[in-house]
Amino acid sequence: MEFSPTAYVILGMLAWGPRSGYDIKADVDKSVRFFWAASYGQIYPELKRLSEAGLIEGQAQGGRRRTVYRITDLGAEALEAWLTEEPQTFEARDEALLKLFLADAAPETAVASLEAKLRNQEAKLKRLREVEASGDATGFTALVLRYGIESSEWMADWCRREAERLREETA
Amino acid sequence: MEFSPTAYVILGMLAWGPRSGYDIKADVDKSVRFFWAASYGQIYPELKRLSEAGLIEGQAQGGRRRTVYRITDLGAEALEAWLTEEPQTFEARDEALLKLFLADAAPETAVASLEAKLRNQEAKLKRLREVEASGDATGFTALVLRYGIESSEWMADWCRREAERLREETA
DNA sequence: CGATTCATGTAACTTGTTACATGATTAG
DNA sequence: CTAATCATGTAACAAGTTACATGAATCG
Repeated sequence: MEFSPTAYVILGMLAWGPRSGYDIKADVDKSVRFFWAASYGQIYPELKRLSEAGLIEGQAQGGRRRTVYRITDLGAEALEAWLTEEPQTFEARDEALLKLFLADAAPETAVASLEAKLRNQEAKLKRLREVEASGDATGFTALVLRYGIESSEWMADWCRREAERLREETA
Repeated sequence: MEFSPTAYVILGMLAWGPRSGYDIKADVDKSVRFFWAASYGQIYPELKRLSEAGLIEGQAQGGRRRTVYRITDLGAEALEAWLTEEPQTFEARDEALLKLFLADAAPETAVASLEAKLRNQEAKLKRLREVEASGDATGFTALVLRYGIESSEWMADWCRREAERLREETA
């Protein structure tokens, strides 16, 4: 059985400890989502598939109706096997950069695209710094968090620098 | 009529001068593809839609059978209007980073994920430097090319630095 | 008691990739 | 002559988002 990287996001988070689909979505949104987003529309069907394949086990809870999943031995093996495989996907969709790239058709729009990208980087930085301050990230998650913060700082600086330069050139 | 950013990639390239679908695909692959990829399966249908909406015009050529498109006045207007709109999409899918993030389940795989990301950045850098050496990029395309080169250098350095650190820690 | 959050799930849709089919022209 | 490149197109599939439906529990 083949699973998508998104399935391994779920599996990897269940390796940290038992969680519901709802919990996983929340974890995704405050960590991995900047380089691997996932919606409910993916998470719930994927939980079912992983469960059918025996990589995870669900247990219905009392009180508030919810299903808490935990990783099985088979699942832990599958996760480790996947971690040793060569990563394939490296993709980006950056509409601000695209607009800047095509800005020769309307040069006066270039600064605004740079500023939009800057705002985006700053918003991302803000969220990442909150996660850092929370102290939740340890081990490799903390390493990747540092990557997110430092790379965003670099990108924000670049946007600021070039926006400044363009504004001066035009003035 | 609503068009996707991919349609504007096509429109933007036709603003540089007339081209065939095949030409556009080649241009995409050596420029915009690192932050907005497009396949034939998108380009040809999109050319048809743009043509039906009157934003571009196709002209069949003699000799080798091909259709060369050029942007219309309506198309140029649509492109400029789009350039002034706030960019929406900022997404990334980085499987190497994902594996690093989940590496607490198999710490010995972390260095390999970092090295895979490093190889990927270096390959990207190589291609971007070739484009830079070709001198094809001018104006805003050159600015975005510099962004690609400098950000990739930063990321490659980060991977090298952290891979080194991990190797030392383990040793 | 009303708003918010917790919680699960699906259907319709959009986007994009891959693989294939087809065939002409050109370079060696 | 034959391999590569030019060139167009589509069908099947994969992946992912959005919007909606539903309802229980908790907080103020």
